[in-house]
Amino acid sequence: MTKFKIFTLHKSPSRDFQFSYCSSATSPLALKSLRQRPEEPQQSSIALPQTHNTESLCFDPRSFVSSLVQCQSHFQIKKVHALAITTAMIENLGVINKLIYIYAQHKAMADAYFLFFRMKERDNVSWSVIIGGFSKVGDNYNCLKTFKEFLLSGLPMDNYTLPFALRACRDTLSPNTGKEIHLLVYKFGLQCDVFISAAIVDMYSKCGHVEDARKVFDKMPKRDLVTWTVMISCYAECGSPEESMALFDRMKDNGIVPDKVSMVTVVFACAKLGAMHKAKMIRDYIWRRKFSLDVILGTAMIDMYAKCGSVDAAREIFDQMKEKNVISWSSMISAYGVHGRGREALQLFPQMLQSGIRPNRITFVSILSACSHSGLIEEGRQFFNSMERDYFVESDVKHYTCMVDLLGRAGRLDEVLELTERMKVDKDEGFWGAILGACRIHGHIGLAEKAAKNLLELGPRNSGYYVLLSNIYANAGKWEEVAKVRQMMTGRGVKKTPGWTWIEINNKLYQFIVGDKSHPQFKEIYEMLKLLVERLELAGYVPDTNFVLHDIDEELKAEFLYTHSEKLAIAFALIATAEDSAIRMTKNLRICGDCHTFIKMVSNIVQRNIVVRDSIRFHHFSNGSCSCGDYW
DNA sequence: CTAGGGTTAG
Repeated sequence: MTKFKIFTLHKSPSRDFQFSYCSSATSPLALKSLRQRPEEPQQSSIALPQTHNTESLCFDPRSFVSSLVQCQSHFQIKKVHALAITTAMIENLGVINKLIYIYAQHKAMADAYFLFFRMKERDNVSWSVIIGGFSKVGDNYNCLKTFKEFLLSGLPMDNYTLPFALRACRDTLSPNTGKEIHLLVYKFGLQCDVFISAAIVDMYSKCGHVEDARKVFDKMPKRDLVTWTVMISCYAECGSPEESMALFDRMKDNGIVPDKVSMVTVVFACAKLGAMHKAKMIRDYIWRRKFSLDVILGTAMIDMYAKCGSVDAAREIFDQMKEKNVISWSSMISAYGVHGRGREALQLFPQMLQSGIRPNRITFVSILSACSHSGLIEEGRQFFNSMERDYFVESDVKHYTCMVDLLGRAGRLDEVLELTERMKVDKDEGFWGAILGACRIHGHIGLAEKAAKNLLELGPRNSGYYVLLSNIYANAGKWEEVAKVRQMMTGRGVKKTPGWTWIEINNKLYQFIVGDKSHPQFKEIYEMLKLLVERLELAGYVPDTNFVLHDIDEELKAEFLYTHSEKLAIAFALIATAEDSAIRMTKNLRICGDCHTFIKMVSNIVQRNIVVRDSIRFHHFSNGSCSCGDYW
């Protein structure tokens, strides 16, 4: 086999997986995997199974191998290994390969590699099992390094080994290395089977290269369930849940029968989409096909119902689940939290402990944000103080961010400041964003500037922060600073993210953007909106232009304001829905103060319940008030 | 003797 240059790995951009050194197969292992020694067995001696009778094993590698499969513990493998040495079975390649494989399956990579390292002759299976072993234990460095050595060994490439290398690229987010491995398929003239293709699609997908993933997917002559699932999951994760669900339907049309894993994937997609009628269809499908509610499917459904607007439906699933893990509990707590039902969220905590589940970081993020969404200041403080002390969960920047929200809401900017100075963890974009949010409401210009300075240094791509900052400066009359922020935005090529709202009406999704006129009934919608505004103004509504960027003139501002996407959606809902039904809509950004006031008043005037999901929480409007207590 | 896809977060 000819040697050719593989992996210009050292040339990969920094985001990619890097080989710090490349050497031949005789190089020592990185320390990391050697440290991963398996735990010593508790028992001092274990009786070998009947098949471990030395008589029958001595001259038969086949039965030797089959006895290896039965090994239950690391200690048993050691015993059989020893036996292999004393009986000279170790000379047999199949026996060594199986030994390596079994060690790897038990995550004993040090033992596996020791055997592999000392082999005089290795075949494809030897390489495959050792590379697969590294992949299994998550040692992506050695997985790719050994894969490279395999290529240099001159043995022909095979279909078994390649997916492991692709998986390592996926897990290290190394699309460039992944692409090189992808190209190896053609270099070696391998038959691109479903395993390899699925691995390639998955690699591109998890690295965020949706188009590359789709290209490979489209070119596949035959696709199996896994390939479809990978592609569906790709769209769900990359912000195209609609495409994801459409693909699921296409898969079924192609005669592929979904299994539980693919169901979890569409449930996840539906959670992203947040469309209740789709959620119900999926639920019906799951019931009809009699999938059992295991931890993962159940948890995914809790999240789906919560994100589609119904905490109570989520709770029903939660109660039906026989087995619950920390993720299930955290999801349920978070569900109550984002809907502003903080008390119920907190009630779950002791119940969780009671059932023997220990909280983790995410549980505390859910708890603290639930407190913040419901204004449970004192409870939040207590949880924050006890998480490290009583539960040994280290607080990270996310927890501090929750605390900033919580204290900011209470107007305790002094405490926010103190917290900021005391915290030892690195502060990220989200943290400074929260500080800025607190400053917007309570107008602490000094703290706002500190946050701004840090934010702009971090160079956020999120236009929301620039808008927030510019508004704070505008409110303080600092027009020069306003201009600077604007310049910074253009200089960095940050564009204001367009706000859109979509609304589910009669089982269909409609999407609106500012000043949208694409809807067939747009004339009626604008008529309705005009009527609404007139009625609201009689009731004392004054448009609040503070939330619009300050670089357009007042008249334009007002026009933009009147045609905000959520207002258009409300108007359309009033035209197209029954008078007693709730109105549900989703906004991609955070709802602005003006729309918040607007919707509150509408809910009172037309006596309708309105539910708005924005980018961080749900707002339940009724009778002129909102579940968020006017802090968002 | 060897191979893949799934759940929680300001």
